[in-house]
Amino acid sequence: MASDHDELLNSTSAAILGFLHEGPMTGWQLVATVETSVGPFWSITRSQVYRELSTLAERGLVEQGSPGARDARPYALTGAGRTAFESWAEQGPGKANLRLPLLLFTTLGKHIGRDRMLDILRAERKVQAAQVRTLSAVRVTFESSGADPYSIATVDYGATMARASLRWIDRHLKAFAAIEVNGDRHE
Amino acid sequence: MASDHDELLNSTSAAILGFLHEGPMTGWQLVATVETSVGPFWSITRSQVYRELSTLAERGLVEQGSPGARDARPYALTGAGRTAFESWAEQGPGKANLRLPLLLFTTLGKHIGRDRMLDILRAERKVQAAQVRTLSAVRVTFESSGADPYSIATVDYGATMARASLRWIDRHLKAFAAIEVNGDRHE
DNA sequence: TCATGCATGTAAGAGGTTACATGATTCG
DNA sequence: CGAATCATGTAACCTCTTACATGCATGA
Repeated sequence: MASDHDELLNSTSAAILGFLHEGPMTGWQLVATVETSVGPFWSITRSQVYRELSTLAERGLVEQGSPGARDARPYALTGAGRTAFESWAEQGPGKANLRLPLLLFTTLGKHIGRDRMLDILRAERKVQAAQVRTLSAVRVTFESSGADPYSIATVDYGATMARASLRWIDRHLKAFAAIEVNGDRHE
Repeated sequence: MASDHDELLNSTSAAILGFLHEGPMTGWQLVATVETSVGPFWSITRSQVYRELSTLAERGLVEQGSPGARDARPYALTGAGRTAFESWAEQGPGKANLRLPLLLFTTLGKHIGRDRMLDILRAERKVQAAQVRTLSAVRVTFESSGADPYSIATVDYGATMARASLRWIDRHLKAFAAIEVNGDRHE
């Protein structure tokens, strides 16, 4: 017999339940926590969080604790919430979902023009170089402060990808620079 | 005076206009083209494409050519469409948008359990290793067949990121394996 | 002739973003 | 006292996915 409680969690709800394992949090804190921990690889917005928290509460997966200062409504994970999270996690991480306009531009490079593409790659190079600097520093701090290996891994993922991006950019900056300009722009 | 035609393109419409630079295509062909060229980094669905093609046609940015076999309705880029694409491209690629459940899992590793995380990483390792093999082969083919450097760059992006993922996985498989199991599961 | 691939579309709903609207608390 | 930060929520809208529904053409 299927009840409300059997329905599968969507990934945003699941993420919320996951983070509530750290202790009771307000919607605001959840957003901040997600942003600082998985930041670029997983995001949730305020609207979403408040919406999901209400429905999670209705389903008994979280419960509101005693209100704090400034209208704060901290939510705590319930036993049912823990179970729901576990069965969600049991199914493994789903498919990745990326939307990289830079790659769309790259693929369409012929119609965007070589010089414009070079500018775009150079701009992206700066962004990625800054990422590498920032994240490498954070990783060192995490490592020397004996942080959770999972947090270290997350930060390291960002740094690793940013470094890989740099290599890719440098390789193709050269490749693109070598293209004869005879594209279909100004034709 | 703002008219319909001044409204900014959404990125899906812009992508469609971009790909139509290759020549007139049906909605079906657009989906197939996007899938095989930028595949994992940018995706569009059939429903979206047909919807956007209608509105693009209304706005005069594409126009329907003479119908072909099997009810095929090929759309061609118009001059206005070309201009619209150009001004969209002028603004540069926007922010990347990623949703990587693997990283969500990683961040929440403490609450998922070490052994489960090891399994997950090992599974992901296989996926990424397969990617590296496939994409490296494609890149070689592209390179030796004198393909568009932009297409080569796109494929190479996938291969580069997959290789970086492998390195990341191997590093953290070791790190996680070294964790003492005393997490908050079964507590 | 039958399976596969090409082709178009709609409907409903889930998920996500942006803007609006409000207010308390803390720190300098 | 004023700015920044913490805090909650709604409304409108856009985007995206999934399922449904249909049918022609090609090649084995």
